[in-house]
Amino acid sequence: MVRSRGRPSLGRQRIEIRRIDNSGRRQVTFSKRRNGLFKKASELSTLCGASVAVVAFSSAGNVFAFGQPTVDAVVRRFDPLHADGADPAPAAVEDGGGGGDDVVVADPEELDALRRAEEQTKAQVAAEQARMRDVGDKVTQAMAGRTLWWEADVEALGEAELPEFVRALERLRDSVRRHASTLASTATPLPPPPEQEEEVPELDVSDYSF
Amino acid sequence: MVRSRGRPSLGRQRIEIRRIDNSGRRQVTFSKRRNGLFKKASELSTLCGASVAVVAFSSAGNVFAFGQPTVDAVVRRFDPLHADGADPAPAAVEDGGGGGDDVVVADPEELDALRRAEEQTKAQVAAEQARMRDVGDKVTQAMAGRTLWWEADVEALGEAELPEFVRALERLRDSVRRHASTLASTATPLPPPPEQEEEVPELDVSDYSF
DNA sequence: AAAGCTATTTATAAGCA
DNA sequence: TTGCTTATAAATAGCTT
Repeated sequence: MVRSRGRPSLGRQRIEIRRIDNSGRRQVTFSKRRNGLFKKASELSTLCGASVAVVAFSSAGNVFAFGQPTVDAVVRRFDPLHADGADPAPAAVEDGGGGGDDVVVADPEELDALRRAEEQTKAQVAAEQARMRDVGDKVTQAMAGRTLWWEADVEALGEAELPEFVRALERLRDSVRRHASTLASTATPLPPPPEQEEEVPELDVSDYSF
Repeated sequence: MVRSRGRPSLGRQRIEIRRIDNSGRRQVTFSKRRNGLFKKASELSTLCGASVAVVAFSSAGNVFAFGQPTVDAVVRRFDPLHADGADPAPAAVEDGGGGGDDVVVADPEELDALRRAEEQTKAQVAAEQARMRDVGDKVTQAMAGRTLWWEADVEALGEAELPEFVRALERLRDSVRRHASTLASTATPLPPPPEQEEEVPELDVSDYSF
């Protein structure tokens, strides 16, 4: 086609961060962005000397992964004590298995991992472990009753300005997701570990039920 | 103070993808790019309905992670060995060379950092417990006495923990309240939520793919 | 370390080969 | 689904507060 002297292309267009309906476009986007994500991960590890692992499942179920030095190495260090197989916490995990819009429910899995970590540390920090379990239960219960903690009040508010409300919440969700994962990197007046005077480490705090 | 008429900034400068020597600058870059990486991961999962997990260790040994729905869930699916069952079925795995850029081998400093990270895992767990307890208490308290969830959470968590969250929510609240008085007469028939006996207009959040 | 700013470099949404 | 191309949206390096 002869592009009638106008711009050969409109160029990149802005898109909203919500599930892409068109299957084909979604697939293409997945492919492109997946590569972009891996590239970013690679650059991060190179620039900052960091170990990075990225694992992504397409909605079709295919896995793609990037790891520096390897996915396994990084993952093992992330969760060194995931050996025993006793899971009393049934997590309502919804993955990208073709399902459309889905609300991600709280992940007891994360708390569970933390609990197992406790187990490992018990010998050395018995007192801490006990306190932790107590708090852990509280948090779990608090989340239990409300899969979507905002839902109740949202209903009470009515639907008049739903669109605007929801739109803002969507933006919020993404933001909070990321922020929750990073949250703990701030201050912690905690008796320092053996030998390290850096900032405090962080684990996964994403159990804010998203 | 007076920026001598020239450009206030040179703007973004091109950099080579190689380890940043300056420690401080490396730290800043790690922080910025880590956030960028998590955002990309979040967008990928949202746009394409994919499950994504990202784990990154800074050269200092601190760990950061993002997961949708959960790091554990994704990792477990990636490597069923630690779970149970049979085949891993790795469809397409790229280690250390995803973006088609550089395949970098870990440098001694990084390896050392990783080793220390592993060594101090237990100590880090202890610190994590403390942090969790702190946050957990705040959340629990916040939800206890409040009627309006956003006020409670905003108040309890504070801007120190979720600055963006707070800002967005306040804006949201004002908007909703402003319209609240207008929607009193506009209601719609509704299918009741799981465990609630109200007669307030329904809020079908799922329509907005939450 | 955390937030803004600015000027550029990158990443990409659309199309098409 | 893998690759180009174009024009534009995003990310971010270097500074400042």
